[in-house]
Amino acid sequence: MTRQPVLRFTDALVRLAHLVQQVFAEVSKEHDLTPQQAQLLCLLVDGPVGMTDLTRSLHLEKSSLTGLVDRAARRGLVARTRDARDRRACRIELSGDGRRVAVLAHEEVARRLEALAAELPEEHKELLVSAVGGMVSARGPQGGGSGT
Amino acid sequence: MTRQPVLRFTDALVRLAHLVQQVFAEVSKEHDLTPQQAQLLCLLVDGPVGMTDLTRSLHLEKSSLTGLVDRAARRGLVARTRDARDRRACRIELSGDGRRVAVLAHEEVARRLEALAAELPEEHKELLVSAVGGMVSARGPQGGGSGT
DNA sequence: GCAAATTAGTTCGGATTGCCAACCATTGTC
DNA sequence: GACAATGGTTGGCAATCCGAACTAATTTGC
Repeated sequence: MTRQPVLRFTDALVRLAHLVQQVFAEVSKEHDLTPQQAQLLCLLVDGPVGMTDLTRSLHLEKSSLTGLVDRAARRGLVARTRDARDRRACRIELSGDGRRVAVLAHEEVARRLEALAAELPEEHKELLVSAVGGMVSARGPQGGGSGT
Repeated sequence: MTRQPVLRFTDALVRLAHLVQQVFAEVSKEHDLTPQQAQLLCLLVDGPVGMTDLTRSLHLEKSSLTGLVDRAARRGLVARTRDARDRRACRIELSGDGRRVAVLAHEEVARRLEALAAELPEEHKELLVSAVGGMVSARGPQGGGSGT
């Protein structure tokens, strides 16, 4: 029976997850996006992506993604383009508006998280980054991009 | 413009949040709970809590919480008890079933997160815990319990 | 003491999210 | 050229969330 620290390791992870999620939700809301829409936009900043790839990155069923894309498209954030090589497939790409808001939101999330970690010495941050890298890869590469 | 590491600090945080969230969702599902219900149950393990306190912990509007508690109660996980001192208020408490599944789910989440972090040396984990502690408190104490 | 403001929860309507099963169209296989 | 596999959409359903309006009990102000 070892004496536990104030917060157990796993509880700290969960807390951190909540914190990040909350920041993300706030920023999304301020940009008039739902968190899911914001996440979708962030996955598209490096160029158009097909629906099937997106379902893997977002861990959604195809039908769920159809709806998400529909609503994002209705708001003019995103557009469907037919894939020339495979006429079943389509590629989702950002509109000008979509790109603008995606970049802004991403930057704002980064800004706020950095602010929360302002007290943290640089070495600790880097250590945390490498630790996360290990944990994420321990689960298999999940999908592309920054994920923000 | 400093050269950034492979993964920026904030991106690592976001990735980690996704990872934790996913583990949490999986475990919830395996126990036939929605993530929200699981989170609710975890907030109740230390004893009954009033609706208003819960809205603060969960960052939900009162009306949203009413629905969440309704559905949890319908499934027999939770019960409303009238507060003796304030007859407007009620306190939400776990049923036997609810407590059982809450504990199981919490343990399972902890187990899987520990497994993902198995490679991590103990000092790094502790450092991460203290770092999280700092970030969380930088935002003000959010709510009680382990949060799992 | 009692009207007015506050606080605790609920109800209602609406948008979003997510799943599953069934479906259409295109592509690939034999 | 039939048949399976792949890429997406549609429809139905439950859960989640919000905001506004509401009821009931408590507290405040005078």
